[in-house]
Amino acid sequence: MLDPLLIRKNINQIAAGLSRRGFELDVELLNTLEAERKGLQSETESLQAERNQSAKSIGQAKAKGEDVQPLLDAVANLSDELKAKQARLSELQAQTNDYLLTLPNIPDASVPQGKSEDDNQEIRLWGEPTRFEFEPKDHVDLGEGLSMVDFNTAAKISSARFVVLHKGIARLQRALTQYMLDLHTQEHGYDEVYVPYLVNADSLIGTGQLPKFAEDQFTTEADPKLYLIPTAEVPITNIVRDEIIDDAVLPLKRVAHTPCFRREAGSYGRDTRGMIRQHQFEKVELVCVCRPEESAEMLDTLTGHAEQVLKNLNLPYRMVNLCTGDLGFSSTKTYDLEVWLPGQDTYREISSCSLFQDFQARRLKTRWKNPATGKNELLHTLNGSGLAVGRCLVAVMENYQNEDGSIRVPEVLQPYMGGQTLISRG
RNA sequence: GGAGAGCUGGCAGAGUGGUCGAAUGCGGCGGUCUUGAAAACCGUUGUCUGUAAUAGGACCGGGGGUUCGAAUCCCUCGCUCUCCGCCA
Repeated sequence: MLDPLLIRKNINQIAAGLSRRGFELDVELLNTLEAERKGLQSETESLQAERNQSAKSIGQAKAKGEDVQPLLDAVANLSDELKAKQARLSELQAQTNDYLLTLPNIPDASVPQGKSEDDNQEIRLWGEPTRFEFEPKDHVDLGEGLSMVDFNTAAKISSARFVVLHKGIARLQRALTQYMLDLHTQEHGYDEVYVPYLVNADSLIGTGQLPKFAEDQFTTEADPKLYLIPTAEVPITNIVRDEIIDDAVLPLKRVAHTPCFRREAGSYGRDTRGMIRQHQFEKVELVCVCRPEESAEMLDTLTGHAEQVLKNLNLPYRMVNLCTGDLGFSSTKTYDLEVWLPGQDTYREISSCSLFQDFQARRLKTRWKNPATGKNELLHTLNGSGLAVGRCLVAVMENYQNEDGSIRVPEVLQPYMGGQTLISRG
């Protein structure tokens, strides 16, 4: 959420910031709500003050045994008037808050202006697109050729956009997961957490998926309604909801492996072939909660941690700075890592690393006692995929393929595969 | 699934309709004393909102109600604990 105080005081600046990403702020609506709220709130509060004062007087008079009837008569109408004003005030506040929750974050100054992913800015390339002496296959042909990737059976069990993996490929996915977790916990200083895969609405509001993106979430019929997590970002980040964090433990760096569940409501017909866009996929997620002054540098550091996985797997990738039009709802700045996929002859997103500044923290009420000011202040949050395991599996399959359809096991994964170096048929 | 108990400030724990935002203890912070430390003693110590600064307002698990007045009474939801049953 954007700072309501800043919206009140400097609405034009906010509107200008939002227009960079093509979002039009309803200035008139906010001004109308604010005009009525301001007066009503001070009226309500003085009525409350009056009520408190007279209740006190009645109490004192009663204690002395005096007749309180005149005092009671004097405040006879106060209660009704107060109730009416309170009701209208909370209506206004709810209306304002509902609207504020739908406002996206303002892009950082260093985010390039643009409308779509075509305007994203390439920061760097690592490695060269893998070359083959033969025509490389995509992961679907490779996986089906090995009889280890089965979309039809998944569709029978569940529906489209699910997959069943067997044997070496199933194990390769598990190896990737374990490797990533070990790298981030042992080399990069993250604490491993295990979290719920079903979360409540408050958690999704906290990180920004609700109220605006309800149609993207899988839900349960349970009461209270629970949502399947679209990313581990939700449960990990919500650990610090409604918390005041001790300065000594900052920055908090946490990593979890979870399945992720997405409706993909807006992408019918997109990436229908293969495992690129599934309703259920594995991801290792990095989340950081830090002091405001260290967050900008932390984005580079965290992105570097995700990049390290690709480097160690020797997978060619490029890093892009998302333009204002491609930026996610809660983000001020996002670096995407795109891995080279020979089967598609292109780079595809495999990690998205974002700095939210205080946008999520304000929704979450995540604060720290700043030792410099002695005050409770909002922290900054970041997260990044480290990496999307399902897509990483695709990348390994396609980049490590042999002409006969077998797949070499990347060196760093071999210990996680019991020393196996090749995945082949039979 | 059945029966019961509870949810109060960083923690423990009082408070059952009227100067209660809340006793007391512990912890934290500051000070006195001390060569230093401990002990002891003194002071201080929740969050949010609001103001130029005062003032004012809200918060005792969440929401609603009764009342001039609610931490305290009623309803409802959530959570924790104990016992019984069931399942693993």
